[in-house]
Amino acid sequence: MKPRIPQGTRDFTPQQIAKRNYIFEIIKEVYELYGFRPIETPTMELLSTLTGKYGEEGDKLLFKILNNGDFLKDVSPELLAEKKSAAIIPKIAKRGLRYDLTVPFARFVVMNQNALSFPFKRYQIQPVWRADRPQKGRYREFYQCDADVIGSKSLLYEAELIQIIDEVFKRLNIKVTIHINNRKILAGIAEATGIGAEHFVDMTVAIDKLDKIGAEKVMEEMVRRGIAAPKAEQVMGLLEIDSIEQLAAKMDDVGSESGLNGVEKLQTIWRFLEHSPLTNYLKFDIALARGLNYYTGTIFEVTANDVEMGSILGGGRYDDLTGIFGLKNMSGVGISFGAERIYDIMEAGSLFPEGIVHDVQALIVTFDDLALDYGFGILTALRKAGIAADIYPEPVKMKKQMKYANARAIPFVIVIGDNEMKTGELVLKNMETGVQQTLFLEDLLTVLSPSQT
RNA sequence: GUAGCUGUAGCUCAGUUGGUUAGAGCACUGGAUUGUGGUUCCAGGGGUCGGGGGUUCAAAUCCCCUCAGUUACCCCA
Repeated sequence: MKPRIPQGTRDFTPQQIAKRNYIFEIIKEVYELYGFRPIETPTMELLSTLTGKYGEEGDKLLFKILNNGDFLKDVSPELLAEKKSAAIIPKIAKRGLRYDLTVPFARFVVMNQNALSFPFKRYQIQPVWRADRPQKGRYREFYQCDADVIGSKSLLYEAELIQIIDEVFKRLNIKVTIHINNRKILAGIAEATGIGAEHFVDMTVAIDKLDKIGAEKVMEEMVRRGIAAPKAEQVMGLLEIDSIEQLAAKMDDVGSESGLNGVEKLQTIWRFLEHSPLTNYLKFDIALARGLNYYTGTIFEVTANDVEMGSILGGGRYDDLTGIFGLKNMSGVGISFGAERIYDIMEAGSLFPEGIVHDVQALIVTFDDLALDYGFGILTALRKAGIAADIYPEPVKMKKQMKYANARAIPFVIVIGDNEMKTGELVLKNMETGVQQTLFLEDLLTVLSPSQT
């Protein structure tokens, strides 16, 4: 049979894992520096935990897990005959794969509330699954790197998260722009232009596309979604505002309470950051809307400056995420790094540093069976001394053994044959320079010991 | 769900208006070279041309169906 993997999934080679771990390690280090602690949640959740949390579209993108055993026993013949899949699903699947890390986190907080102290800061780096149609930079299985604080309304945490974003991209050597807005400002725009609550989502969905499709198309989309043309035009006018001061004046003019509230919140964040300069550019972006999910306050997004690649981080504040699980008044704010896209950017810009792919320090190559026995003893000595090493398992042609060392990018080869066994002096070859030296085992251990290199 | 593009050796891909036995590079195996790789040279193995049907004297090539991958839309990391 032809080997295949499911659509939208990928294998990872050791080299790719090394690079991916490099990104994860930097994110983890910075998260921990800022007091976030790791948690993990199960790969599968009860379907009832997941459904209805991501909108109608989201439900379709959930991977469901077929029940074990006689999964059809609770399905009535009538239901089967009607072929109504949506009605049958809950009867044959009670579990599903996690779709993101935020909803499982909300469930986690509610279930473990007695064991946690609030504000609770957690980070979580795990894969999620979506039954979306894959395309460039989008997969059915991918990692999210989330950090959230739950149980505080303080805007200090927004400031902290911005510092985290800045620090991570500084360490990764990627130049980015951090876009920030507040949904209350968008509500203010709706208020100012008389767009009612029923069209608020239509407005945000449309203006979120401003940088992608341009002003004209955004205007068209709003009208297509049922917003009166003059109102849509007014919205477009407001979107040209690019300073907070200007916006404050405008919101004051129209007397929009929520607009002013949003402005105030942004100003507070800026005040926190006043004396802590950022490396990257923090940009107020009035057109940033981030779709229509659970965000209610601050919203973030990050784009790379030098590469065309969509957003590489998203985040924001949600006032009531745990409410659906029975825990009220828990405001939270969080971010999520898009690890795969960051990987692609770093690959495209050759931003991964040298030497992050770790293999063994030395490979022992041998000329005959006697040397192989002898070499296995040397190998054990190397490993006891803490030196990562391997031996070629058969005394085949030198060329083949050398090629193997090359292919694995092993820096040193230890050659063992009759001469070496007679004298006890081993040949150590530097595979980069080609230089060889003969050394007794003790000296060899010193030269190769990790503290020396 | 809708549309475009692509399926040829293990991998990346050539293959002319349909025409004899379908090719290259890389990888692999053996040899030149009985103690030395990353840079040589020679030879070799490997193919249901995604699958099925049709047109034709003749199909990798043209037509239909189907499967898979991929890109875009919707949505999203």
